[in-house]
Order: sequence, then C-alpha cells, then structure tokens
Amino acid sequence: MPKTSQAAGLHRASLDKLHDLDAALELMYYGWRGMTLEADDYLAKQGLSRPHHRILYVVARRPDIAIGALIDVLGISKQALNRPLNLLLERKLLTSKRAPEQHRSKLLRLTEAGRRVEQKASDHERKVMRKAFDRVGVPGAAAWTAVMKAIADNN
Amino acid sequence: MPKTSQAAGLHRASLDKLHDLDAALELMYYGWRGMTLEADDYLAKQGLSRPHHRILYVVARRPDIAIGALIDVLGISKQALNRPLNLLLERKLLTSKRAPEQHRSKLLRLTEAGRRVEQKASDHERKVMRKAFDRVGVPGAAAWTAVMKAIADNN
DNA sequence: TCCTCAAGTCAACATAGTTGACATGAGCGG
DNA sequence: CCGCTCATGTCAACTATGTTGACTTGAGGA
Repeated sequence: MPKTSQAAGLHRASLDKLHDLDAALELMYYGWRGMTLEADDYLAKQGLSRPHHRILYVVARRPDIAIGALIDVLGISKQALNRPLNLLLERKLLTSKRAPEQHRSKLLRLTEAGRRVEQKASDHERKVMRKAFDRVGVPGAAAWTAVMKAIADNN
Repeated sequence: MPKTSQAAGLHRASLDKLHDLDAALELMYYGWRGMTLEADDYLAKQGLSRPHHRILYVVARRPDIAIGALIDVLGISKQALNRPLNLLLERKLLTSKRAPEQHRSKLLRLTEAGRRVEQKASDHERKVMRKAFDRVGVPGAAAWTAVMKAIADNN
C-alpha cells in the first residue's frame, strides 16, 4: 500500500454550474469520498484497502458464504477476488472451511480479528452517515433514502 | 479500454443488516454506481472513461483553467493527469494555449466536440438524478442535498 | 544573466481489474 | 469404478489508473 493518508481530493471544488443539477453530480462524487475517506485511512494503516473491506463487509453479513456467491455479490471476477481474499486468509482475518455436506464449496467466515477490522472500518463510514442524518431528522433521512434507492435502482 | 458495458455490480445485494445504518452505506455505494453506470457506458463507447470525463467536466466549468489548477481540483498528480489529458488533446476534445500575459501557464478549453462529449456524459448522470428528485419533490431533494453536503464536508 | 516555477517526460512501481487457459478435486450418474 | 460436471485455485498477459522520484524545458522576473 502506497500511502497512509490520501488527503487527495481535498475540499469540494467551487466550479461554475452549467446546469441546475450539476451541484447534485458533484455532491454524489464528494459524498462518496467523504463517507469513505476516514475508513480508507484506517484501512491503509492496516495495510488493507477498499476491496478488502468490501469482502469483509459482505462476509460479516453472510457468514458461511461460498466463494462463488461472494464473486456474484461483489461483481468481480474470480481472479480479481483471489489476491485480496488470500491476503485476508493469510492475515487470519477470514477462515475458510469445506461445508460438511456440500464438500465442493468453501465457506468463508470472519475471525475475531476480521470482525474487529470490519467493524472499525464500517464504523468510520457509519459515523459520517449518522452525523449527516442527525442534521436533517427522521423525515430528511427518509427522503435521502428514497432518493438514493431511486438512483441505485435507476428505475 | 477493456469493456464497453460493465454490467458488473449487478443489482443491490440483499445482505443481512448488522446495524441500522448498513442500508445507508450500501445505498451510497450503489447510488454512485447507479448514477455513473450509463455515463460510463457512453464514455466507453467513445474510448474514454471516468478520468477523462472528470477533466472535461472541470474544464467545461472553468474555461481557461491552468494545468496546475486542474491538478488541484482533481486531486491527482501531474503524472496521473498527463496521459488522459494528452489523449483529450490528441482527440481534439480540448485545446491548450499559452496565456497572453502569463505565458508560463497553459490554459485549457473545450472544443466543440469536447463540449458535446462532456454534455452527453453529464446528461446521462443528470437524467438519473432528475428522475430520482422527481419522486420526492422539492422538499425531498432539499433534504438529500443537505445530507450529502454534510457527508461531503464531514463536519 | 541567473533563478524560479509551470509544465512535460521518463522510469519504476502498486493496485485493481480484465480474459484465457488450465489444474485439482469432490460428488454424482451410469 | 469410471468419467463427467462443477467449484475452486492458479498462472500468464494485459489494461487502466494511480503513485514517487528524477529530470528537462522554457518563460519571466529580479
């Protein structure tokens, strides 16, 4: 891992707006960065990065997930999963074992250490979200969720 | 550019929620993807990708921006900017010229073709946002904006 | 004229992804 | 028990996007 603190994107740029929705585009960009910045810093200190966190996050919420299912959820190729996954296994943040009945698949689980890392990283992100939601109250948070669902599903 | 249609991340995963804010974390992830998916498809067809769009977007909103200022806004290194920027110049989507007075800096501008590409790509993103905002009305859109600002500035 | 500073360029590297090809090994049908 | 299927694992080659570090070029100001 190259850097420990991105610093990178800095503050939101103040660009002229050509359209009324330009501010929304920029907010989506800087919002994503704002949410992940501290978590990425924390992960970098652990020698990990975003893909590792994504794996830990999914396995935390689907204990005993098989590798094939993990690939589907993450939407990446088996080969792309390979390196970060092996690192997590070597570091003993994850364990894999054969299923008792279905011996073909390997089932993944977090170790205690893995759970700790996943929680700390996700906590950084949740902290940012909580602070933001606190500003707008329950109805505002509900509106945010409705907008984001519409965007995510784009329907 | 490797693929023309990502398909990638598929639909939102239905993972168990360990915390009440987990849904928000996932919505941020899939929201970003949902907003950029069509634009990235369009860009890929033009042999371009996200960094090229970011450059075009900024230059569109700050005509005659110098390269150093562009680096600051994008938050990447001079060397990282170099390749995508040169591609845009070669393709004549951007022009660069020396400033009349301050001859040290090069000033960037979109060509007509560059303006077209920037508009089409951004239009894809704006379309998604507009559809989402239409669902929740003006107060909902305002709440979304307030939440995103709080996240982006993380203060 | 010399120094500074913006810009450009080259090398080496890390990360994150892709395809393609192939090995291994378990479970199952015949 | 043989052989097929299928999940997993691994190797190689590639693309893209980023990083540092070291250097050149060329314009302008003191």
